[in-house]
Amino acid sequence: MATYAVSNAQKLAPADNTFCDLPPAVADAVEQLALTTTYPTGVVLFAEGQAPRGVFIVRRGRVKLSICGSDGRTLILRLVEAGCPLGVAAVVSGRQYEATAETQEPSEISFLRHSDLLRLMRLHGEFALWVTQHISQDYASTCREIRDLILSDSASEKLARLLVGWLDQNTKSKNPSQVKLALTHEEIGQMIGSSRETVSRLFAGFKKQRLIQQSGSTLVIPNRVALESLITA
Amino acid sequence: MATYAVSNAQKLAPADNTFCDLPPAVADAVEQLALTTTYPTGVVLFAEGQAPRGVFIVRRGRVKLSICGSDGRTLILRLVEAGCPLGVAAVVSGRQYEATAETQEPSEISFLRHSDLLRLMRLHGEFALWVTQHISQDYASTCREIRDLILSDSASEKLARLLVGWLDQNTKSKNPSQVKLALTHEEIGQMIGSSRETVSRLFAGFKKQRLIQQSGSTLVIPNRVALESLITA
DNA sequence: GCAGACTGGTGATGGAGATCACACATCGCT
DNA sequence: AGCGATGTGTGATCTCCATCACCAGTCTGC
Repeated sequence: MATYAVSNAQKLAPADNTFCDLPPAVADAVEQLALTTTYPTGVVLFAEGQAPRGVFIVRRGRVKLSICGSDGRTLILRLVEAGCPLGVAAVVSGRQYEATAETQEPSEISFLRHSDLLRLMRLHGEFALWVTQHISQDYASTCREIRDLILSDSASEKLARLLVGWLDQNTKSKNPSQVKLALTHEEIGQMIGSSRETVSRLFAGFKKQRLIQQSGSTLVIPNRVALESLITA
Repeated sequence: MATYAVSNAQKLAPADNTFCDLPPAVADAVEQLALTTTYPTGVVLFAEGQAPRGVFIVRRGRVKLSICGSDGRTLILRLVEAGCPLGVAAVVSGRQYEATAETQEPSEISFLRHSDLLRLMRLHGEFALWVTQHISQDYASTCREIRDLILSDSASEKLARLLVGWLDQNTKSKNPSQVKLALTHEEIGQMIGSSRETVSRLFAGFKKQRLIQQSGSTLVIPNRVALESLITA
């Protein structure tokens, strides 16, 4: 998409605040061992089923986490923002990566080797706790995902849930009732477990009902409550 | 405060091997702070949405972990066996319990307070790692759950997956091709996200196809491969 | 400019499963 | 026995969505 300029012109180094809640000594130890790289869009950091090499920590950008079924269909678990580690569960439990991670925009990502992660965790309880907190959040968000996906089951309800969720992430932004749409209909379908066509039709329907307006890639939700009323309809 | 209640009728004390992979000193520290109780069937240890009081560790018995949708429908996430901690993610991340835990048979369960858990984790890296490993497994199993549920979507495929999964848990038993059926059709429906009637019909169909036989509450799968062929059909 | 890839709109059709509505087993209970 | 509660089998119907098919923009590089 339209974010090339970022990589050159960024003044902010979010690296600073990724580990900010850790004691400085621990954060330093982690930084020492982490290998930070900048990736373009569309790079697969790891794929579902691979043996875990280590964890990836998103410092800047956005990563798409997805799983794919035997029939080839894809389900997007979530989009991971800066500050979050990826692949921790696989490394810690020693199993294969449970999902596929792919950069969705140019991103800066730190890598921490399998053995280094475990060593750091054993050494620094605080770091272990930090790691565990992130897995816990992943677990919680995955549970929510399951609930929303299985227990809905009208596609419009799922889409409404997704949109409301996006609004919630935007509460701190200047305009909390609009969302920049960075996904294709196909991808949205993969997030709510339905087909591209259904998403198109749903959007059309929502527009007809004045639940959403679209101008370019910006989605405006004039009436959040109306959208929420579709949930548990 | 170890597990006295055991001495009543049970010969086996699984308490011994729950923490067996921890250094003895750490295991002792945990046992000191854990409060172990025996519950009858049907007790709700914690409910989805409650503020976390602490973690529960299953020492003996079986616990049903479920989430419920706004419309009242229920999805059973998994059945938790002895040796596994429950509610860790909620405690560690400080959010509400992400699911409801209910004893499915008389069970012996240890409780570890919120603050004690965090203290132990900070104190003993090994224990933190143990905890993290369990959450990781939960996360992985939840991911599998999602994949199986969303990306199938014929109900027969989901049921076949469930049955094969049960067989896998039984490989060490004396008769690896049969399963004791401890769930009602309704509950099975809640595990695969479909209605009770559908489960009934599927079972009938499977029997007709000689994929399963049922005698009382025992399910015999004479031909596992045939069942597996339904997956990715 | 044009070809080709990707995206988005929309109609027609079919099928899987939810739902409703029963009947029939078991149980445990007083 | 007789009674509820609970679990199970099965038919009829109906709804939602996947799928197929096709067209129309839009952006890419050449």
